[in-house]
Amino acid sequence: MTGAMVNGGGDPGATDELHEEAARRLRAHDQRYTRSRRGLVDVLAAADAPLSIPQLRDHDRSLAQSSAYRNLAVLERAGVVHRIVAADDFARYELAEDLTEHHHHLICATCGDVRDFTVSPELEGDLDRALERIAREHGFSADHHRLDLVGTCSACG
Amino acid sequence: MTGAMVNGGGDPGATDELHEEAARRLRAHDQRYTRSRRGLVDVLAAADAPLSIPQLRDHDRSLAQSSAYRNLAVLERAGVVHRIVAADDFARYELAEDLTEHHHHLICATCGDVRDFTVSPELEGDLDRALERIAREHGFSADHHRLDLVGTCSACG
DNA sequence: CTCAGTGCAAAGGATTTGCATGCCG
DNA sequence: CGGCATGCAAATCCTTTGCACTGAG
Repeated sequence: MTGAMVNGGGDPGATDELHEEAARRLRAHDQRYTRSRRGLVDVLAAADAPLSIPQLRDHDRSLAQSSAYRNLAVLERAGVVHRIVAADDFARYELAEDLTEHHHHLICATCGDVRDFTVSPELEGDLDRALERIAREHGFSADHHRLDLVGTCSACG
Repeated sequence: MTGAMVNGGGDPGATDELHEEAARRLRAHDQRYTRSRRGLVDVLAAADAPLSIPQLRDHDRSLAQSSAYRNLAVLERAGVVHRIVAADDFARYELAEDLTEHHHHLICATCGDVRDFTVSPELEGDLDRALERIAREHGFSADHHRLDLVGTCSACG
C-alpha cells in the first residue's frame, strides 16, 4: 500500500479528503477534476460494490455515455478508480484500493451483481506470502491479487 | 469435487480417458463429440494455460471462427471447459477443473497472457473455510472461488 | 433420409473515436 | 482567448446469429 487511504471506515467527512486526493492524482496526469468526474467518484464512494457504466449513468442521467467511458478511463489511468470484469458483459468500476481498503468480491453468476467483502488480516498475510513466493518462482512481477467468490446471491437463490 | 479427475499429473495416457469423459458429458447434453470439438479439447489439454479463441484457432486453422465460438459454448454448457475473462479483450477457455486440477492464474496486465499455478493444500483449506463462512454471512451460495495474481510476466518485464 | 454440425456473411452489443461545440482556467 | 471536456453519432471489435450445405448415423 503506497498511497494514503482517505476513505476507509466509511467516515463521511473523509469524502472531502477523497476528492482532494483524486484531484491531486488527476493533476499529476494533467487532467482536470471536472464536475462529471467528481460525480462519478461520489457515486463510487457511496457504493459498497463496483458499478457498471449503466448503473453509474442511472445516478447521473445528464452524463453522456461516451463521457462516462472516457472519464472512467481517465480516472483509471490516474489511479483513482479500478476497472474489473466480473460475470456479465459489463465492466465495473470501483475506487482504487489505496483510496478505500483491500477487499474481495462476491460475484453472482446469475445476475452479475457484485458485493464487497474482506477476509481476516491473518489469511491475507498467508495469501500474500504464498503468492510472493509463487511470483518469484515464475519470474513474475506481482502487482496485486484478486480473490473472488463466485456463486448465487440471496436475491437469485 | 464431484466428477472424476482424468487428466491430472500430465499423464499422457490419460488423454484417452479425458476424451471418453468429454464424450460422456456431451452425450448427456445430447451433443456429439465431433472432430472439431475433440481437437479443441486436445489443444486445451496440452496447454498449461487458458487459451483465447484466436490462440485456439492458430492450432487448427481449418476451424471456422463461428464454429470455435459455438463449440466452446457447447463444451462449456456440457461442463467440459470453463470460460474466463482475464485482462485483455479476449475470453479464454480451459478444461473444467474437475477434468484437470484446482489451480489459479498468473495474469500479465501488459500482454494479457495467463499461466496456471497452484498453492499448498493447507492454504487452499484455510481459504475454503474462510470463504465458506463469508458466503454464509452474506446469504450467498458459493460455487467456486477465484484467486488470481495480476502483474507483469517475465516476457513483458 | 434426417438432423446436428459447419462455414460464410451479416447482425449484435459494449466500448471507442471523430468532430463540432462549450466551458473552465 | 486556448485547450480540454462534452455530446452526438459513427466506427470498432469481439461475439452471436441466420442460412444453406455437408456429413455421420
